[in-house]
Amino acid sequence: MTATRPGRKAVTVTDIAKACGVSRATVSLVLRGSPLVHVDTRARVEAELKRQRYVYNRAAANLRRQTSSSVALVINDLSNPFFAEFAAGVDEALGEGRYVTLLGSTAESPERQQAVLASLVEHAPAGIILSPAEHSDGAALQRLLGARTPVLVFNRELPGHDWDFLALDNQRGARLATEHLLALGHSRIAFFGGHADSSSCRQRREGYLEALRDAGIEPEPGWLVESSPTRVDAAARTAELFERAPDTTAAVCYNDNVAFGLMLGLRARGVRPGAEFAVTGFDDISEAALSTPPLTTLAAQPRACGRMAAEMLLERVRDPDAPPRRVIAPVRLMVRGSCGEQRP
Amino acid sequence: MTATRPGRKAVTVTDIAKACGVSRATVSLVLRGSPLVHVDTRARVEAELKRQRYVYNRAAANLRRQTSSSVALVINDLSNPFFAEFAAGVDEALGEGRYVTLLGSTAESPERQQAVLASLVEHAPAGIILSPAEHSDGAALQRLLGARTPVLVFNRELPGHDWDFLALDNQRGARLATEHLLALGHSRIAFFGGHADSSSCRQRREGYLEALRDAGIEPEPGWLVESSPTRVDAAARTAELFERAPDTTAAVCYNDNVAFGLMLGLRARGVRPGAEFAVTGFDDISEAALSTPPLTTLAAQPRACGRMAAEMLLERVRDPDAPPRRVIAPVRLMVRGSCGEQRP
DNA sequence: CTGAAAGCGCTTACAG
DNA sequence: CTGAAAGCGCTTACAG
Repeated sequence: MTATRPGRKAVTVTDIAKACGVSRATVSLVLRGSPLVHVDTRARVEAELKRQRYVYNRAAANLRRQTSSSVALVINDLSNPFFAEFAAGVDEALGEGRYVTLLGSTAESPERQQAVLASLVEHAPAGIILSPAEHSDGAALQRLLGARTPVLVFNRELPGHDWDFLALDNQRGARLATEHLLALGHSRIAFFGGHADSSSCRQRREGYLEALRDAGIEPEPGWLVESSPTRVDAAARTAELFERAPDTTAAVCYNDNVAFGLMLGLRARGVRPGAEFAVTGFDDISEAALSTPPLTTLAAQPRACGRMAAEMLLERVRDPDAPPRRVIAPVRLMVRGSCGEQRP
Repeated sequence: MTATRPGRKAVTVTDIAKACGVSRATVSLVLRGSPLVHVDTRARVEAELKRQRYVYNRAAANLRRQTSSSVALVINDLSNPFFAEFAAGVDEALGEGRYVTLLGSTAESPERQQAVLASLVEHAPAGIILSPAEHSDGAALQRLLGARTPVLVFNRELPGHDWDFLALDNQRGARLATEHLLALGHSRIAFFGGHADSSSCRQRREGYLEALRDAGIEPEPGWLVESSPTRVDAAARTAELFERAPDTTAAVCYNDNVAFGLMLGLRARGVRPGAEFAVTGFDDISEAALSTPPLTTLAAQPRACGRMAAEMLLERVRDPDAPPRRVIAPVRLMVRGSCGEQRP
């Protein structure tokens, strides 16, 4: 342990009690707002608390009461604005519930995730909100967290757990994007980017395929191109798309980063995104509205998701035995310039 | 308090001691890795710890040892990628030091900031890293935090405190940007955006003025235009710039968001940013490299700043009586297309 | 309405 | 090398 001494000796209930000539119990009752204590006594104690700048030691109180006033928030990628907004929403809602947020970030590493969680669990959080790293080991997490603490899983499905789960409506989102392209007259539409083994990519592909089938279009294998969910890799895979499916006129992209990468790749080949090739994204990151052309995408409202996650977790904390919940957060199609005009 | 019961009764040192037929003291010594305990005893105890899935209760240990293993991180705007990256860096470095991060976000509200800090302080963090909200009340913070806890202030100067301070080299950054524009042949250069009463804006203006003076250019009052540090307001202020200083050919912007706002404003007037009017930013947010034209700006390396902040704070925790430190983090000019070619 | 006593889960001198 | 005892700062029955 590298822990260290906090500031000079803190004022405790004992100090206050002594100064007021009452017992520590009475001070405690004042602190907790009990109606039992006489108004005069209360006033005296409160004045003394203020005078001595007493700071409540919540850790001690939690120990004695066998309670917790913290929630752990473990985020796979805090540098992604989507998750940063999510974290802001979680913290906001937890704060309103008088809980404090214990932050952990894993940088998409399952090993770090185990280490971070092992450390956070020692601080006895009332619950854990987990946005899992890619390729998380569900069984290892189960073993580590056991039934010890309520857990809410966000965004990425974890196999075989019975924890609460909150995710975006990936399927419907991709379906909306695809239908938009179909309505504009496109018929040869690729699904570009993402790792096919991730649950969110699978679901988005599902929505895309659904829309195509409903339109009576049989998707060709060449229309499905994988990439890492980054700009750089997406740009590099543009060549693969045009080799395998040279006649596509539009792409539903796994997310906004991928869409921007594809747009870079298109330009590099002399193809103007929007005008000559239609592109949609997913997430509505802040660049989306600003880029040229602005990106048609799906708005996920990450802050609202964060608030929702916090609320779901706190409900679970209050009622540990309720059946597990699965909530799908709605997404909204933001129509912008990256899909160009109606096709002839 | 809305705190709640954690999971079913936890395994404690007493349980382990009983099961092994040793005292709680011995178990504690094993937990803390003391060399005093016999290897056989240690092995037995460790096996039992594993078997019963013992989880260390760090709050109890901290209480007894009068230590803390947490650091509070209070961020003015977590939805800004710059601060999100900063937070990720802080958390990363704190984790390596075996500390846990208590997160608080204030959404730029000084009132929320007071409330958030009041709550975090009750969890007895070893120290506080504070990226202050705009218009923070330094005296109120001083009163709240007192000399109780080590504090490191990031990014925005707070008047009259003696806390450690870490900030970007705003002055040098703006100077570099201005010198770049001068070298390209511009001589009528505005400083656009930001609130003149914020310390970072003041410092950036200072660097800008310095560069102009060194070049023998007397800045005109009309070259200094204020705005909120947002795209929307910056776009709206473009008109003001052209009214007050119609003949400027370039602008050093307060930050990237402002620069993007100005670029929008320019386009709305039919002026092509980059080609017809040169623009620089500050922060190097991820859009900067991607926009058309890509934005010349100053890279601040927020993650590295976060790590630095964590390290400075932990040093302060170790040595509370060392003199206050002021550290200025270097910035790097990223030359991109938004300044166009050399002027004739 | 107030106080004395016990206890949350841990650690640390101090004996032996 | 191990155990008995005290104590960190709080709260909570239980008497009075």
